[in-house]
Amino acid sequence: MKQLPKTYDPKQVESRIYRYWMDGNWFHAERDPEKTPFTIVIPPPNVTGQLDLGHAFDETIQDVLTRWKRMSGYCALWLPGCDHAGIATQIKVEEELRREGLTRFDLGREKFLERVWDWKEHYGDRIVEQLKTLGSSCDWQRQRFTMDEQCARAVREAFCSLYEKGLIYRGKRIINWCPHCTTALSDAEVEYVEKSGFFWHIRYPLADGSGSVEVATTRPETMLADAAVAVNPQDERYRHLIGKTCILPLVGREIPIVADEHADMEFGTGCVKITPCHDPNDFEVGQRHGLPQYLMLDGEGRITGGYKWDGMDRYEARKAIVEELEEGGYLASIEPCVHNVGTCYRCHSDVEPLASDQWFVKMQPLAAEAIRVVEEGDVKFVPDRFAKTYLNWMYNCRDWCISRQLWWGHQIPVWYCQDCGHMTVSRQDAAECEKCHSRNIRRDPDVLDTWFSSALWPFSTLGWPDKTEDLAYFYPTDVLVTGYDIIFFWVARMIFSACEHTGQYPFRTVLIHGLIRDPHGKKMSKSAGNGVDPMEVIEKYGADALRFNIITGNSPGNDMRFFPERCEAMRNFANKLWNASRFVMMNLTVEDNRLPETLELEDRWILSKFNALAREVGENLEKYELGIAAQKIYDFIWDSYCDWYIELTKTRLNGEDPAAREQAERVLLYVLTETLKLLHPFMPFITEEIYQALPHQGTALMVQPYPGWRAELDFAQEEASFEEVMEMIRAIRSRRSEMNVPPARKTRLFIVTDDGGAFEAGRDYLRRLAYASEVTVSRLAPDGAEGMAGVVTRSARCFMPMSELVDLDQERERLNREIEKNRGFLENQRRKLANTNFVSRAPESVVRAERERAEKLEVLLANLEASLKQLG
RNA sequence: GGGAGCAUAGCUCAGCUGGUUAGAGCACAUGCCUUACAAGCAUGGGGUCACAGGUUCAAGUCCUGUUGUUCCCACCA
Repeated sequence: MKQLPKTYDPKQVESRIYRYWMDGNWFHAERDPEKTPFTIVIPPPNVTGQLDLGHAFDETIQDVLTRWKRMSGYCALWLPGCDHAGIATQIKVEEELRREGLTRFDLGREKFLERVWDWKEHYGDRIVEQLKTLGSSCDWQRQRFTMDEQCARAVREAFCSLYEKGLIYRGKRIINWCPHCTTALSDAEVEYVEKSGFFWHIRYPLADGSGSVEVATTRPETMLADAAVAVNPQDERYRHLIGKTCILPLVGREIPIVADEHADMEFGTGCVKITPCHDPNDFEVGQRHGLPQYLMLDGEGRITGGYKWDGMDRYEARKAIVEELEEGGYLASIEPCVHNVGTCYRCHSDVEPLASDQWFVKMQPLAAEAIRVVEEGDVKFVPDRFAKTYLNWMYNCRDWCISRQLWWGHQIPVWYCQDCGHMTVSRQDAAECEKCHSRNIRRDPDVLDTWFSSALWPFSTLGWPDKTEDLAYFYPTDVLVTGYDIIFFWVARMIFSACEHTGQYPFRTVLIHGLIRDPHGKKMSKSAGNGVDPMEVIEKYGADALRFNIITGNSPGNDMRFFPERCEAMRNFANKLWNASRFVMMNLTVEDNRLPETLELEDRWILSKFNALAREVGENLEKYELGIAAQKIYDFIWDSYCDWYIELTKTRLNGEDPAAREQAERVLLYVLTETLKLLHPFMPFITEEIYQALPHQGTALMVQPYPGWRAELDFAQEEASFEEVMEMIRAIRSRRSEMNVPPARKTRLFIVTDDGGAFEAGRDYLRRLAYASEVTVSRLAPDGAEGMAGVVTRSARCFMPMSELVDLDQERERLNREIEKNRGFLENQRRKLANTNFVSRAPESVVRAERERAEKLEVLLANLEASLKQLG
């Protein structure tokens, strides 16, 4: 018989996992309804060289689902990484270049991309290794990164087809510009941060010399690009100014005063400077009034446009301009204020809204279908409150800016003719202008937003735009798992892209989880240095412990704080399971795990408990309540199996009767094996290791069917009557503890009950677990009971002859307290049952349960009173 | 300004569609090295389930409001 090593060493256990894999390979999805009717979409790791806990969370949840489905006779399809590795890598490479005193322009497009690619490959391998360590059973051999041909074709197809339908356009709009990344950003990529700043109130003199208007701004440098001043048409104060002009200080430009609803009469002075190129609202105002557009910032946030501050950084220029305004007497006042500043979600520099020629996706037509599939329930969010978040965004989203002035990414498939100006949008690389056939064409240098290609993921990875067998079989997919922080970035975009390109929703269920935070509840971030590397945790406690920690103790969609101590508790649990398994193996003589022909009461009890567990765990998993399922398995293993059942079997295992011994072994082995199956998705390493050491059928635990409820294991009656014995054992232990009786001191037990069956059967266990030397079960109290220590449960009384330890007065007092307490309960119970409303309106099962409870209480009270009477 | 989450034991959190006397881990107290496990066993202390109303036979759970707190979206000249 195989044995496990004496001590549980996660490192050793977890290094062995690959041995058990089917065919020694990572799992490959097959097109076979028996094996793969379930498809999970998983996000690729955002490659930055190390896996963080956020990914550990993602990965673990996905892996639990996959393993569970696979064990249920299903398989899961993993759609591994296609695309997302590039962005973080590009930033790394740019930083590296900067340290060398270079920019990407010095390197040139080709060389730069090569360098990014090298980094990315390097990261990719590391991530794969790290995920394996965590236990992810994903098929990483199918890994494809961004630039692979399939993905590029899909992106081009999507772009061109949207363009042909008029859903993509190029135009000048206000976009968010990151001067650090020197690129446009989409609205979703801007994070607003509260910063303290100032309102600068500036006076613009009227051109006719009749006074001035006062405007306020938080960005005074943008005055260089002012094209007008607006007042509200309803505003009596300024009605006389409409149509006049004023002189822009420092610049000397004469600008009109226009009437526009945008000016809020209640806010500030009621006059607002209009800077069409640097503010979205002002842009609209500019359009309405046909104002000229002046641009005063270049791509790196420096002043431009022929001013004396040209080339100066935006913040230095702000200082200089304010100073000069003050000197010129134009500065009316400075008022401190707190305002939201948009920052780049990657580099956290302040973004500048500015007018720029970019490519946009027209959102309104796309959103309509994306709203429908969620509202009509084709796509479900779990928990469903996130559907609201999603819908709210969908209803209000503006056109999506998809062009980026970066080099890493899918280059936009558009060629501009230098001769006739025509735009050629093409699936193939264009050699000439499609209109005038000039070969003097230039490709748009910009690339697409990474999320544009990510949005195609559920189908592009299956071969779209080709009509592949994979696509026909696996699409639409079943579940997408991700954190709530990328609902807008990714989930929303996958949904509308899927609807548009494939005419179908991309997945049926979106399982949203929370974020892992540090012990103080702060978001983990690399810059704050409070991030936790899962590899360190795994090193210390093991991947199983980390997985179990992450999966339990929080509810779906809620954030969780990460405490290493909790990992320790989970490691202890693994250790407990390890030792219990060792115990079983040490005692094992049988070679197969069939159940015995006959069963003892406690066997039926544990089998019945296990059966209920299997049913509940299945139900919880179906509802994606992974934490609850895991918690139930934990409780069953620790409490029911280890603390009770194993202790109970020791009598038979150490006894003389070989038949009884084998019987106990078989039940121990059966329940252990089945429980390992239930636990496997949550703790894949240790369960597989133990399973391999036990007598078993088939290759690996991970491909065994997942247990469910079975009628032949349902022993509700026996379960309940054994619980009575357990109750008695607990009561006796408690009583002994109160009286400070050391375990070594055994006593006789006299059990007094009308229903002796369970206690007769449990005699040996009372002896073992309740420290009894001898157990007598009868209907009548023993002689001399009045001097014994007594214990009362709902089904029986028990007397222990330890008169020297019993203080009769204390005993009486204790019994009186008990009686009083239980009378209270009974009265409550009776009141409830006397209430005709309750009896008539509550469901029958509830009423029956309450009746039974009342009956039990009555018996208990009778027992207590009998004991009290006996004391005299 | 709009929306959402959270508020339960000293700490961190469970508690699914309302139905026993509200649970776990950690921490705390007491007693045990009982040959699977001291990373353990047994026993125990500890909670007006934020507050105020309401619905119901029945509320930690559902509804309304209040307070505190966190987050998302929008606006902010």
